[in-house]
Amino acid sequence: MTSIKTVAQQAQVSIATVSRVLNGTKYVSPDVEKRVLEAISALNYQPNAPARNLRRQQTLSVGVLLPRLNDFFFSDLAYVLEKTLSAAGYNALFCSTENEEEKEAAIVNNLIMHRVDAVILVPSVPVQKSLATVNRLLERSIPVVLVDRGMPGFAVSQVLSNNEQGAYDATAYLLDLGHRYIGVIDSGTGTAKLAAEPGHERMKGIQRAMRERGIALDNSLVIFDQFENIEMGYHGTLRLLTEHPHISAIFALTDAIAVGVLRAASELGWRVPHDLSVSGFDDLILASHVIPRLTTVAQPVQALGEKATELLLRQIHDPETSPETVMLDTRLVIRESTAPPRSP
Amino acid sequence: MTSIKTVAQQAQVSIATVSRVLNGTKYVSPDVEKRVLEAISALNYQPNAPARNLRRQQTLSVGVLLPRLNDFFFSDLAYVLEKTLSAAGYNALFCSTENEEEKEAAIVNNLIMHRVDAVILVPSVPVQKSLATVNRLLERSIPVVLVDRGMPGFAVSQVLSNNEQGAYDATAYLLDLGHRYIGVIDSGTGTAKLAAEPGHERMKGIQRAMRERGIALDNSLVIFDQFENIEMGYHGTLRLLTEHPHISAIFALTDAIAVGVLRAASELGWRVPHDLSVSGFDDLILASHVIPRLTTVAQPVQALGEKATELLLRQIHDPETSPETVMLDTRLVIRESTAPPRSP
DNA sequence: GGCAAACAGGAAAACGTTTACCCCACTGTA
DNA sequence: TACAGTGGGGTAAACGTTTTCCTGTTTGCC
Repeated sequence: MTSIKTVAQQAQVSIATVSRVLNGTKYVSPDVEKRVLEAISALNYQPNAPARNLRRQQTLSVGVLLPRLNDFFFSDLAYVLEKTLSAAGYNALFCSTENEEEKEAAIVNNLIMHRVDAVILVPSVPVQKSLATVNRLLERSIPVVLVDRGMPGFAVSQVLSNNEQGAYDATAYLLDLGHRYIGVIDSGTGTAKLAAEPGHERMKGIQRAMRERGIALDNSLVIFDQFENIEMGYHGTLRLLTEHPHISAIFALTDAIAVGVLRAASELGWRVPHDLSVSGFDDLILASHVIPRLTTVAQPVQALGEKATELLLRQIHDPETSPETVMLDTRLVIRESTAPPRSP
Repeated sequence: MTSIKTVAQQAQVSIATVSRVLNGTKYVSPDVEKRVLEAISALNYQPNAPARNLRRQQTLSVGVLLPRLNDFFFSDLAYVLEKTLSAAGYNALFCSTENEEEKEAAIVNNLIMHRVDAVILVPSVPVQKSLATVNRLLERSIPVVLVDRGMPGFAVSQVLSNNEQGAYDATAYLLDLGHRYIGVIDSGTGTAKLAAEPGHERMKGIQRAMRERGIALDNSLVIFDQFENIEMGYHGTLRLLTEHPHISAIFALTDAIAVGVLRAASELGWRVPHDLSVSGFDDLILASHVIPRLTTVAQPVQALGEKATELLLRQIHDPETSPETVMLDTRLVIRESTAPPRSP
């Protein structure tokens, strides 16, 4: 493949000069520059990134670790991250961690070998699983930004949605509609929850809303399962509605889960919102297109991505910057899947 | 950052030896190997991929260009490609082309600079837009595999679903149920279609099914729009059902579109499948969870990804291999969204 | 015991850049 | 006219590997 040397010969200059016009590093006279540019396009020359990265000791690329590339929410996140990162001149290297410790570790090893300039990580749940990973990066002083799932008190930049408040809002809304028996289908994996994990924070918000209104949360109405996403909502709802027929509302901690809820309700002959109110979380595009349109808590995905990139750049440019945790507001979006309970 | 040189010093050997134990390139005696391994783990050494790639003249990474990372179908494809490629020892570099010529070209330039070993491309539509791109790669003898959207007669490997047959099956099924007025909502961008583009192939399948049964396709029942996905299905259906109330079935050329169809039908008070049959295409997980469960044509996403990787590897290992086009079978999945028309 | 062959490991070149350093030929000033 | 300063461009080192070639030691065989 044609290298900078070929270009230099063709343009009758030294390779240093070629490099200079390539990078605008130093003034070169117009005629020489012209010769070089002509040679470049004549030879169809493309610089060799590995060589450049080796010499520059930077790759202009950042690793992005998500639980799954085809998850509704995370693929949206991936999309905006790709946009914001590339706008900043960085390449995004997307990887699926599958929420598995070992896979995450392996990927991070790989990213370290590739000398990424930074890493954006959605930690695995529970977040301790990702602690070692994050430390490996930090001890090599590779900037890290956590997204969506946080590690409270840990010296690393984090950008999170205000899951507690979001869940509070949705719960308060349901309660104020008159619902007293609210089923909850959890997005977690069923393991012990920690602070700053969305599942845990959302549960906290739910509890706060109920406590404030003097209502006790019936733990038997809180469900999680081994299923994934939609399936979890589906099976969870089948269980909830048959075992607790007095339930009048279900809070699905994810829109994907809510899709499963709607389906199960329909199969059991419960009409939404007439017999059962349903709220989701995330506000995927899908949420406003299911039947009925889903009441949900909107996450600021775009802002999440922008903020993450911003913190990342700051850390890259000034390694001394102290880590920062930013929390972004959610927004309750009321649509058609919620209504007052039938028999108050 | 600690390099191979440091390891060599620490282990009291030459860097060549370190390299050898790293790559298992040549026998090294057990005690020396032990010293090296100890030094490696003591120093927490990770090889420098840019340097390695520069020297080896290969990067073990392949570019994967998809229209959008957060599209339902393409994110599924991305997911399986990541799996199959990484199983083969390759890194996947995912990029969104946005179905735009210029963006695609820019991305490919970038991938060339990074010296990817190969490229998997879902061409933009219409596929001529991607011709230059593909040629740029081929003239640098970078293996290319086209997925989902083909370029018939072009000397490049391609792996496609049998869209024509799939659409034929679904249409035949609808016709045999007794439907005569079938609306079609196209997945294309509204531009002129070409052979091997899914939109075009599916239309051909529809036409064949109707022709075989002596029925003429009413072109005014075929719709495409500027909207994206779900929105297109939604707006398209609103138009179709109000302008052509005698329609008894809609074939959405994508499951995402079908979601929009269901929503529009519901808003207009058409019950599915009682008043309107709906078929999708793709068989996303979502398809079996919307209400009613969607009749659709299953695409072999998994096989698509596996086959693409297979062809890719073959080309990488033997550059002389002649390109190959493989077409994978689809499968009609009958669920609840289709039924005989009300008044035959 | 001597010699060829095999064997383990080292020295150094090469991959394609960027950049520090150097040099030559001007220009402008005293 | 001489000389310092500057501007344009070249030389070569360095980035961290892999790999070819070479060397010195050991082995095996007669």
